[in-house]
Amino acid sequence: MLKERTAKTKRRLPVLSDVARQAAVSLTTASRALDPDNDHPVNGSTRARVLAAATKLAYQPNPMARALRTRRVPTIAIVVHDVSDPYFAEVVRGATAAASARGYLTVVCSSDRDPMTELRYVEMLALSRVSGVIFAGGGLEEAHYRTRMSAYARSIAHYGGAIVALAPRSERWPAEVPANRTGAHMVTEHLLQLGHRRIAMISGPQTLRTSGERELGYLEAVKAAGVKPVIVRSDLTIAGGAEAISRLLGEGAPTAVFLASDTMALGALWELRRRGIGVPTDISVAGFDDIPGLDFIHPTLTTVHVPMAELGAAGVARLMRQLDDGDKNQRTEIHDVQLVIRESTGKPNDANRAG
Amino acid sequence: MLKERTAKTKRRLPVLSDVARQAAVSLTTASRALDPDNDHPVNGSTRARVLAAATKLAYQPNPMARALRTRRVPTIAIVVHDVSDPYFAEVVRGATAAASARGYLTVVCSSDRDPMTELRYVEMLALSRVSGVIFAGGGLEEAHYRTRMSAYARSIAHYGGAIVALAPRSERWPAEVPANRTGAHMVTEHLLQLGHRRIAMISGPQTLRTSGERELGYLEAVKAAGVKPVIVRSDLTIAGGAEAISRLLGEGAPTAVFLASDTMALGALWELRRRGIGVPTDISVAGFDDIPGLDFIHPTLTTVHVPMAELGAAGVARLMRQLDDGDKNQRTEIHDVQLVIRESTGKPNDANRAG
DNA sequence: CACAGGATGGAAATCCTTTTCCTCGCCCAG
DNA sequence: CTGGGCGAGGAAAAGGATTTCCATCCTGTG
Repeated sequence: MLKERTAKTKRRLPVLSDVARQAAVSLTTASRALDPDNDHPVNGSTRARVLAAATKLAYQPNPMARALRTRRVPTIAIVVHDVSDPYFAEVVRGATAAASARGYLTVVCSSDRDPMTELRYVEMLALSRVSGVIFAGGGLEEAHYRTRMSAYARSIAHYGGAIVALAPRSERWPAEVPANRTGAHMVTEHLLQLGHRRIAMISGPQTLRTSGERELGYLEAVKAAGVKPVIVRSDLTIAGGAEAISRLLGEGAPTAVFLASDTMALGALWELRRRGIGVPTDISVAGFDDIPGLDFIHPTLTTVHVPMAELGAAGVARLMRQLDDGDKNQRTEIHDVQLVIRESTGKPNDANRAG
Repeated sequence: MLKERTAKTKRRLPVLSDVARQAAVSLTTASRALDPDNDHPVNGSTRARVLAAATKLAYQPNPMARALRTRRVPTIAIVVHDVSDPYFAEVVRGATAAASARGYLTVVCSSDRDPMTELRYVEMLALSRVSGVIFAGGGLEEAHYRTRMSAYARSIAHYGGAIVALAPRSERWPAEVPANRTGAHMVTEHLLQLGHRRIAMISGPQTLRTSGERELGYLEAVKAAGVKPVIVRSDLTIAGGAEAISRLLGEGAPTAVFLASDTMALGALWELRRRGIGVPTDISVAGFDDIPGLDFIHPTLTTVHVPMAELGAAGVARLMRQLDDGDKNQRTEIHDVQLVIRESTGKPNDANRAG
C-alpha cells in the first residue's frame, strides 16, 4: 500500500484517473469537466471539484493518448523548399510563432527542392496525422509528383487534416499568396519611369506558378509601354541568377533587369561586379521578396516587399479556421506587396540610352 | 458481410490486425515479425508470410498508437533563438535532414530570445514526449530560467528523452560545439599579423558562454602579443553591432575590430559606411560564424567558418546514439573551425599606425 | 527415460483519453 | 397520473500498437 503510493508519487506523471479519484468522480465526468468544448452538461460544483483536483495534481492530458483517440495530433507541419533560404526562414518564423500561440508545435520539412524528398516528408506527415500542412513553396512539377501528392492530400483530408498553400499551385487548395502580378507590374513600372526601354526579366522555372504570375505582371507593364519583353529563365538560386544575367549581356544588353527573386538578384549582382559592370550606372537591377539583409549588400537592392512572416501566420490562421469552424473556403487570399526602392535602380546612362 | 468488407476496403487504413488476419497469425506474432529489433524468435516462413501480408496491404504502423504504448514519439525538436537568423537556419537545415534520414520529424521552436517563450516551448516538448531535444543556442540566463529548465530537462530524461546542446551551456548536457576559443584566437592572430596593434573586440552578452569562449581566444592572442585588450559588449543583433562600434570610434579608435558574430559585424559595417569610414582602409573588421551570403555584402567579410549544418547533423547523431545505444557520454565534442579571409581585413594604414 | 531449456506462438494486459450508450431522478405537459 | 425529456453521471468500448506472461512442442543431456 505504502509502496504503491510512493511509486505513484515519485514516478508517474498524473493521469486522468488520478484526477478522477482525487475528485471522487468517474473518468467520464473528469474528462468532460476538463474539456470546455464538451457539450454534455456537468454540474457546476462537480466541475469545480475536478478542476481543483487537476490543478492540485498539475495534471496535463497525455497528448499521445488523446491523439490516438481523436486521431489528431496538436502539431502542424510546414513544407518549404529550403529552410535556410531567407524567404522560407521568415515564413517559418511567422508560422511557428502563430502555431505556438495556439498550442500547436510545428514540424519543419525542408525538401531541398527535391520532389522525392518532399513526397517522403508528406507521406510521413500524413502517417503522423498532423492536424494540418502548410505548403510554403510552389509545387515541384515532376513525373509522379502530382499524382502522389494529390493522393497524400486526399489521405490527409480524409482523416480531417487541413491543407493550405502559400504559393500558387496547380492543386486547388486554400491559399494565402502574395500579389505576385501586381508586384511585378509595380517594379517594372518603376524601371519604365526611370526611363529604361530595354528591360529584361530573369524568371524562375516555367513550372513554378509564382514565376508565371510575376512574368505576367512584367509583361503587362512592358507591353502597355510599347517595350519589347525579354524573358530568360533559370534556377531560383544565386548560381541561377549569375548564369542568367551572363546570357543577357553583350550585344543589345538590357539597361535594366528585373529578377523574379532576390536570391537570383544576389547572383546577378555578384556576376556583374565580377565583370566590372556598374550597378545602377551601367545596368539597373531589381529583385522580388525583400528578404532580410538587402540593406547590407552593395548596392542595396530595389525590390518588392512580400510580408513573409505574415504569410506564415496567415497560413496557420487559415488552417485553424478549417480545423475549428470547418471552413471549406477554397479561395486564394492575396496579400499586398510594396515596392521598395533602393540603390540598385537608377536612370539609364546616355551610352545605353543611345545604344 | 459484403457491406463490412466494402467499408473496410474503402475507408480505413490497414491496421496490424488486418495484417495478422491476412497472414493467419496472432497480433503478437505479426508485431514481432514486423519489428526487426524484437528478440523474440519468429519462424522464418511465418515472418515471410507476415511481411508479405504487410506489403500487400501497404500496412504502416500507426505512430500514435505506437507512441502511446512506447511512450515515445518519432519526433525530435530543435530549440533555436531565431529561425530566421542565418546561423540557426543552417543548423536547422542540417538537423532536419539528418533526422528525416532516420525516419524522425523535427519540430522547430524559435524562442525569439525570450526566456519565457523558450520555457513554454520546452514544456510543450516535454509534454509531447518528443524523443529528443537539441538546444542550438546558449542558455538564456534569467531569474527562474535555469531552475525551470533543469526541471523540464529532468522530466524529459525521466521518460527516456535525450538532450543535446550545440553551444556551451551551464547545464551539463552532452554537447557538440564549435571551437570558439581557437577560432577567436585564429582571427585575432590574423589581425596581429596584418600589423594591427589596437584591436578591439565586440562581444555578445556576458551571460552567453559562447561569447565568453570567444573572448578568451581573443584575450590569449592579444596578451601573447603584448597588445592591450579592449572588449565592449552588446546584443547579438545587427543593431547591437552598430551600437557597439559607435562606442569604439573617436579618440583612440582601434584599427581593427573583431566581432563575436557575423550578424553583429553586419551592423558594424553598416554603421561604418553610414559614417563614411572605409573598411578595411580605415578600420579592419572581422566576424565569426561565416553565415551564408557574406560574399554578397560589401566589403566581403573576413570571418571564422563554423560548420553549422554539420553541427545540426552531429546533434541528431548524438541524440540517436543516446536513444539507441543508451550512450551516457556527457562529453562536449569540439568541431573544427576555419579562418576565412576576405576583403574586410587589411593592413592598418599609416595614419592609424602612427596614431 | 526424465527433464531443463530453447524455439515458437497466442491471450490478454497496458498505454490514457475520448466517446458512445445507458441509468436514474425529476419536472412538466397532456 | 403518466410518459417524454432534460440534467447529471457512470460503465465500458474504442483507438492500435507493444509487451508481459504463459502454453506447447522439441531436442539434447545426464
